Amino acid sequence: MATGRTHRPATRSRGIPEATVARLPLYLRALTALSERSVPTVSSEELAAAAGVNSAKLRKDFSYLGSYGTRGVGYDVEYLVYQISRELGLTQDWPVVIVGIGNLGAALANYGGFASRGFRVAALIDADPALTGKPVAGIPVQHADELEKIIRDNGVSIGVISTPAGAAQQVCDRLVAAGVTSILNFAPTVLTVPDGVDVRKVDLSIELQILAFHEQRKAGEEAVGKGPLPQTAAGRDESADQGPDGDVPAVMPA
Amino acid sequence: MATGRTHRPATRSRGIPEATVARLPLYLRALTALSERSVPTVSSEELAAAAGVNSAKLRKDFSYLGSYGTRGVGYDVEYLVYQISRELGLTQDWPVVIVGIGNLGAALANYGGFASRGFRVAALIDADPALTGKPVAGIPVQHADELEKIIRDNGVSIGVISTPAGAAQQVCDRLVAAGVTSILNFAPTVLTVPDGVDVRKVDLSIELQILAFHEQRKAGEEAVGKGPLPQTAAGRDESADQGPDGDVPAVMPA
DNA sequence: GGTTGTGAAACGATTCACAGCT
DNA sequence: AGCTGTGAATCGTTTCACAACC
Repeated sequence: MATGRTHRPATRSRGIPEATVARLPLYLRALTALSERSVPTVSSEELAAAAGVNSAKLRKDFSYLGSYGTRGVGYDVEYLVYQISRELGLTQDWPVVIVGIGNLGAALANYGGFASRGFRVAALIDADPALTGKPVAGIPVQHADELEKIIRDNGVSIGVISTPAGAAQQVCDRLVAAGVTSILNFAPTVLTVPDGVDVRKVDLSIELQILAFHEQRKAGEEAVGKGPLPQTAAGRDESADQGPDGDVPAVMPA
Repeated sequence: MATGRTHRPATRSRGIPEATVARLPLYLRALTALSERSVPTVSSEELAAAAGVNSAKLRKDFSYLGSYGTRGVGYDVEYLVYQISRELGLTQDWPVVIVGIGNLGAALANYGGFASRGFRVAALIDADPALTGKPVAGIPVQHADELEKIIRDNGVSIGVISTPAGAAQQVCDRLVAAGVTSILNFAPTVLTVPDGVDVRKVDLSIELQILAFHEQRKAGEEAVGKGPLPQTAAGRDESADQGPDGDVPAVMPA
């Protein structure tokens, strides 16, 4: 292979590691809380504790964004909030559609965190005619037939799929064909999408299974005889196995 | 992770990498689908495609479990389903409680995938007296005052928190004090737990923010045309940027 | 022939540790 | 004196590529 994987711009660092990107929302949340308490500056140590990571990692993460701190002092809270928001693209408005208004879809529509941070629920879509026109979270559900029109009229580029697994790929295809390029998938299915479309998935039962694995191991260790508990000093440890990413279920629309 | 130093039994490799553990549920789901279609064997290539990962990774993952395949043939579907289930601890029954029966909690209670795979919703708990006794998904909601008793009476070791952020840490503390050692947290808050307790978190708005980051970047590249690669037709490589991990096929309970 | 299982190489992320600035 | 920013070391994960085996 002469060409190889062309991906490094080589010039300047627009290359923020994926692991860092995934933590930026965490920092943003901690910073927003500080901002609301009118805290003016914060050290990497304090902010890291609030976000549940360690301080070296946080400083490294921020170093990819630029030099936004002051040595000997810390970071300006407001300024950092702005910089991270901008980096994440949250200074603009993102209209999203939710397809599949069952239990989960309704829960998502009602979820405050959605609206709070640059995201706006532009439409709720379901295939069940009985739901059409019914307001959920104050937004009337529209019929799936309108999907393409809704996407285009609202300039939607992010779609949330909370349909049953069986419908997910089909819905996904239609979203993509209509112009959606980012999908958050709650249906327990592998979605196949064209190049250039991002999919993130959230699956409740996978998270539970991962927990069960560790739980089982704990039980095993305990039984096999080393101390009932590995004997730990600290009551609170920073790295208490926060999960990487999330998960949630899919629910029947009926 | 959470557990203390004690981790290498020194004997044999009970050290399955965390990344592998996180993928086992994906394989399991793909295998279950194959099993339902009565497919007897499957190659790493086919199974990897169904699970949305690449085959080398899948083989490496399986190699940590042991040698369960047959060279030149592939893997026996039923046998693998059993082995992975066992490894994940799904051959036993895991009673779970859901605390916080709002929109999301109700959606979780109704989620079929919960019951389908070794997990049993032992109780629904909420602090609102108006909900007490009201059935959700056929299970009557119990009042938060009963939490400790419920945990102990049912031998619950896994708890799901779907309360508002403000209540999450307090609920978490009570769950842990009552004996819960694995927590799935849907509240947008960092939970602090003692050593030996696993927490996995699921945060819908974080997922959206990560999508927004990539979305913004796409828009930027498109508009500015700051082409790091003036040529090169395709934008992305092989993987269409799935989420934290691959994706999965459907099991769909009843 | 086909496919697994696995060392070794490549890659990416985390942690260390300290120079450099306030 | 205190804290950031970052090279360098370390650790974990993915990918390669092929020997072992059916």
